[in-house]
Amino acid sequence: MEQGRVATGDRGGRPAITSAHELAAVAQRLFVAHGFDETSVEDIATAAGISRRTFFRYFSVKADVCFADSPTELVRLQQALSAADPHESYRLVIVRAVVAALRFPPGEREWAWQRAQLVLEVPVLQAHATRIYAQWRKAAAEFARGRRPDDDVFPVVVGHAVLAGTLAAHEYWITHPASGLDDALVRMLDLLLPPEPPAP
Amino acid sequence: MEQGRVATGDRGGRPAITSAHELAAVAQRLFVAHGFDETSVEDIATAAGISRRTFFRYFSVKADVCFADSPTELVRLQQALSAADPHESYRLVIVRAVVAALRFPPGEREWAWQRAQLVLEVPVLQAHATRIYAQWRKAAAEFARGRRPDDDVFPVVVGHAVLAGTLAAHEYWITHPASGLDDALVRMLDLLLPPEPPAP
DNA sequence: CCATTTCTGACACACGGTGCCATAACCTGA
DNA sequence: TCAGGTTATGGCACCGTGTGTCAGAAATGG
Repeated sequence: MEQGRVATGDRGGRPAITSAHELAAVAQRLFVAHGFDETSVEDIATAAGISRRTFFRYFSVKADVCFADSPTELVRLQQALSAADPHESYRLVIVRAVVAALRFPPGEREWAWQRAQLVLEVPVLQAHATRIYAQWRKAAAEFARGRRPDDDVFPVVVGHAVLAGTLAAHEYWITHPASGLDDALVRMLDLLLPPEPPAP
Repeated sequence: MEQGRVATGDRGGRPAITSAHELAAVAQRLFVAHGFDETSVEDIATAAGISRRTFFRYFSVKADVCFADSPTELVRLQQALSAADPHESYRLVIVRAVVAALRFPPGEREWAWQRAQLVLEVPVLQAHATRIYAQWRKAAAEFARGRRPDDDVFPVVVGHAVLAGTLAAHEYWITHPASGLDDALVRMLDLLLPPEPPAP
């Protein structure tokens, strides 16, 4: 894993020649134009003006370049879940948290849609996304456990329901580009989240 | 993908020196003993008395060796779904189909449990499983589309609900080995499958 | 015995990913 | 201006996965 930390501390030392965000942009353009599998890391590195070895210091796995924003989204989800009013319906809290976590600036809509299409349709990316999915499931499951500490089924189900709803919404969004991701998230989660279990 | 067809037709030609089932058994033993990543294809091939190249004629990807039974399970799911009474509750049909698809002989319980643990806990296998998951989602979605042809949300949701329920059940089974997979499947699917939508 | 069919193993190769090390580029203090 | 510390970079060697190719082994039927 190694994962050299590039551009983390900005005191002293040689300045980074590029950035993770820049690399992600270059790579996504190449993926959309020529396909993920047809684009080698060497191609990305060359297009970005760096070496193959350096690419792996920014992203330890080729597919990671498509998930540059995922850590931020996860943090937003976790914060929205833990900051929620404990007396509010758990379903409402989750829906709001997911929508907030996945919100993006209006100008990045096309960009986000392209990325979603890549992740949902390229097998390698679909596979790699399981890492992120596991984190989302865990976050949702921990929130659910906090609501019903004595129920060992509830957290598992909520974790999978959140993931299923999020994926279903993206899938709908990809096939209905004119619709809004937010609306799809609300609809799908409403259908998939189980009803609030009886109070403990 | 290539995927040379070994042991498909048994008339004429040199007989296969081993079988996919045999290879799967050898590989799973090695994976459980030493770990998936720590076991190279060379190791499996040597243990099975074949060459590395020949291994990839039985399984085009190393991880595939853990999903040798998946095609059979998928067929059982599809058959159970398409053979169902059109007037019966869609939820009941799905629950019965999933349980029937994943049923295994009593003697293979330990074997199946080990395999489930590998698939759920080894990142590479978890990632590779998305291929199988996509097939299950598709099968469930097509069934749902047959029930409500004018609803373009229902199939997506049902596909993801079936997958989420199946995964949640396996996750519960892994953490509660004494329980039965069938019971977990019934519980999880019951919580995750959305209610039957109004008749068209 | 020959032709056909199918499986097998050996070789070469591309690509992803990693460890190692020398070096470039910045900053600070003398 | 120079020395020393810090961080990013690039080149190299290396391993494992996966694939194309091809010669040859082992069965069948005529």
